[in-house]
Amino acid sequence: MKKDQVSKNVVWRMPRYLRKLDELADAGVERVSSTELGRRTGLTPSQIRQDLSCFGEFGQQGYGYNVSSLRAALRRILGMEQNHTAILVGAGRIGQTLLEGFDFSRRGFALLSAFDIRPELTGASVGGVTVRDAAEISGFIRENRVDVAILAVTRAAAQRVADEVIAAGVRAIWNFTEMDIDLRGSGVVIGSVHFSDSLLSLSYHLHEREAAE
Amino acid sequence: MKKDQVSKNVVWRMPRYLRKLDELADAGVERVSSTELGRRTGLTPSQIRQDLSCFGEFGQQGYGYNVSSLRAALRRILGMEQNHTAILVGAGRIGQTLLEGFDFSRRGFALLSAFDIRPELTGASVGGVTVRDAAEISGFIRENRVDVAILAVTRAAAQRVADEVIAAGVRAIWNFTEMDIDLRGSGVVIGSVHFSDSLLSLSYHLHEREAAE
DNA sequence: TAGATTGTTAATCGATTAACAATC
DNA sequence: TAGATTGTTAATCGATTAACAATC
Repeated sequence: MKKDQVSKNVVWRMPRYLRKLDELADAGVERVSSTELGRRTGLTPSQIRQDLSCFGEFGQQGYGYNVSSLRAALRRILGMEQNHTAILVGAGRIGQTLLEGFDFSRRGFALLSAFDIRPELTGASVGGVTVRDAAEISGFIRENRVDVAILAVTRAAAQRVADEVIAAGVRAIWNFTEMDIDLRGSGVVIGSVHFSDSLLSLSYHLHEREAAE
Repeated sequence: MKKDQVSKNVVWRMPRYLRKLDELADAGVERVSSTELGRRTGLTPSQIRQDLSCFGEFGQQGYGYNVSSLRAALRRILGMEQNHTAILVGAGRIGQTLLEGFDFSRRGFALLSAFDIRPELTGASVGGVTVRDAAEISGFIRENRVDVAILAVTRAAAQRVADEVIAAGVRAIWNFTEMDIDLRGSGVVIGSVHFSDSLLSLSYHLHEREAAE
């Protein structure tokens, strides 16, 4: 039975399910049971069935799940068929890595433009995307539908830039700065990639293991 | 009362607490209460006190927490004073971004060396770190104490390289590939940074919001 | 001392797991 | 049909929140 409100944990697991289904599809596998998917993800079959049931009924008793149709369903659920749009703010090291190395279209996103305050970067094309002057950010957002602003600026500029793109009307922020962004109650969606937090969690577990020895 | 086993959620919040304390210390603030820290992190004061109590007693009734001593305690808890060591495997775009842009020493890590299979990259120095031939990985790990192997190779190479560094004796893997690494029951610690999973979660919430309108 | 705030215990809430009827 | 496996309900487990005695 479809759920109205799906928990954060469930949402976090959905991209992982999709990755596994992509792998299965690549390997030419046609059907998969929750038990087999559980084996591959390290989760219990129960949890997988429970998770999927938040969004609808995708399986068949005695058969399991059809790989390609579940895959299609997950892509739909994750909004990958929505032709979302994004701009990148901050064309520094991380920004350029995203422009050149991250396949936005494979995730259903069109990266419309990049912006930077450094004059020497503006006008260039990086990974097929034009870098514009940061002064044009608000105007660009107002003139184009921009769903996501990718924040790859310095810590010092993070909140100011966030305020600007929120005011101009973006619907979400993908945050690569090490700052916690205050959304000012705007209702904008945020997702963060914190390298440092990830390494420090790892460091904790490493230290814990050492202490146990 | 110190806990033996600390939950994943608690561990994930610790780096955030530390970031806030760094900010407070930079701003010259001397003391902070769980209420104030809660306001700044969006968590309940109860949760913060509960989280910290997993590791010991750091506050004082009627006063709160001393910023610099709690900060020092968190750094210790997170293993930042352990002089951990790391190597980078895969000196491509993400790898180079880490070498040039990520301050490992600020997180208590020494980055000893980088490795790549591409001959044109070996011998170079990127961000002050020498890139060696991938054939030398196992030897290097055996001759030096290497706590963490940073995996920044292609999806296709990910599991093979992981197997190699595990066999050679690293204690942890920091995974930047979009693959789930099978640790083969080795007891190695793993932490992952999945750009794609993060964007897809964001995409879900964006789509959900659109559907609600 | 009075006020503030901790650390901890108890209560609540939510998420995971187990069980099983339904059914392909 | 018999076997397999789902979707869902109930039971368990764990995490968050609330309450409060202890105490600075």
